[in-house]
Order: sequence, then C-alpha cells, then structure tokens
Amino acid sequence: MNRSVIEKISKALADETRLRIFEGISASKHMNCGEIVSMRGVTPATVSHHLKILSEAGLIACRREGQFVYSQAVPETIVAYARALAKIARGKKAARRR
Amino acid sequence: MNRSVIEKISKALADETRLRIFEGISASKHMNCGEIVSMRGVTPATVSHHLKILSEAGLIACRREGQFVYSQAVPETIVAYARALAKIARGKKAARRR
DNA sequence: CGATTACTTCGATAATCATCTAAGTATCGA
DNA sequence: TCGATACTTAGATGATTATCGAAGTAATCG
Repeated sequence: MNRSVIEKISKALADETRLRIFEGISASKHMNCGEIVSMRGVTPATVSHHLKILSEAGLIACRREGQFVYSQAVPETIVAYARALAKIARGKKAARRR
Repeated sequence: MNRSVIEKISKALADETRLRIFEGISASKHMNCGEIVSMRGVTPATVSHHLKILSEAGLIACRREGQFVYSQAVPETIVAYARALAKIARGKKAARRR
C-alpha cells in the first residue's frame, strides 16, 4: 500500500461524522442512506458526500437495490491500512522483529 | 481508544507532508527540525507546525537537546490506533472471531 | 554581552473541505 | 404515466488548515 492510498484512507477517517458513519456501517450488515441520515443529524446530501469519500477510500462498498443504496464495510481495507502503518512505525532502524 | 483520539490520529496522518515527515522520523532513530527541513522542501515554520500536530496525536515525541529538538516515533500509538480500527472494522455483526 | 544557530509563534493568505439548499436522476407503485 | 421515495449532483458558504515570512525565544560560543 503506497503513501497516497494511506493518505486517502487517513483523510476518510479524519472527520467525526465520517468516522461515526463508518462505525455504524461496520456495526451493521449494511445500511442505506436514510438509515444513516436518521442515525446522524445531517442531510442526505451530506451523507451522500461522505459515503462517496469512504467508498473512494475503499472502506465501504455501495450497491443499489431498487430505490435503496446499501453500504457495507470492507474490513480488508482497514486491515491492509493497519498493516501498512505498522510497517512504517516499525521503521528500518534495525530490522527489529525480536 | 475513543473516537476523538482516533480522529486526531487520522487527521495527523491525513496530509502528505506530515506522512512523509512521520515516515522519515520512523525510519531513523531520531531527527531534528533542520534534517526534516532539508528532507522535505518546506520551511522550518511549517515543519514545526507539523511536528506539533504529530506530537499532539502521540505519534512522535520531541525532546530538546541543547540547540536541537529531536523527534522520535512512538510506535505504540500506531499499534493502538491500528487495533482500535480493526475492532471497528470487525464490527458487532456476530461477535465473529472464528 | 553580542552574534549565530535552531527552532517556535504570530499573522496573513490561499486552498481544502463539511455542510446546506435546490435541482436533478433513478426506481417503484398506482 | 404520474407521484412519491431515495438518493446524487451542483453551487454557495463558512470553517479549517497548510504554508509562508517575519518576529520572538532558547542555547551556544567567542
């Protein structure tokens, strides 16, 4: 995972509303826009905006089903992100892995 | 780790310059401001600003030594952050842990 | 003490971004 | 096909923030 992807995911997680939305989606199997709107005190337009950012970061996937658009978490992305950060934090100081 | 801490760390990682600085610091044992300035094409004022944000997020620690201020990574923070995110991503869908 | 080096803080500026309203598109049911 | 529901997109606005130059503080050295 390269720096620009890490940056994009970090940005996606760097807003309270978006974090809450991501938590909500992760905690349920899937959620539609309306459910998110009522979960958080924010308009559909804003939710849509945030879903796009989360989606472009690969943190969630959205699919239309009739009138509804369901979003669900993509846990692999967070896992890969966590690993990439751990690798950076580990550094190259001494190839230390005990 | 609560949401506001996660948000703060995410924000700290959500900027290319800051990410590069953090990578640089992590890859070496420690670095002073001047070294970071020459590593990245940016003024001391800007570096100082970024170091403050990284520091307040707990990602680095800074200590003065004579004229110099050395920054070093705090890998525990990234590890805790990664764990907190993994927990969110895992969700509460079915208490699944295999 | 005065000069130099190494940062930090201040104030300004330009860019990014979260949010909203309003208007647009998609799907469905009557 | 009309109306309603569920989003999405566009445009505007206010807030946050990345960056800089300039001025301030800290430590060292002659």
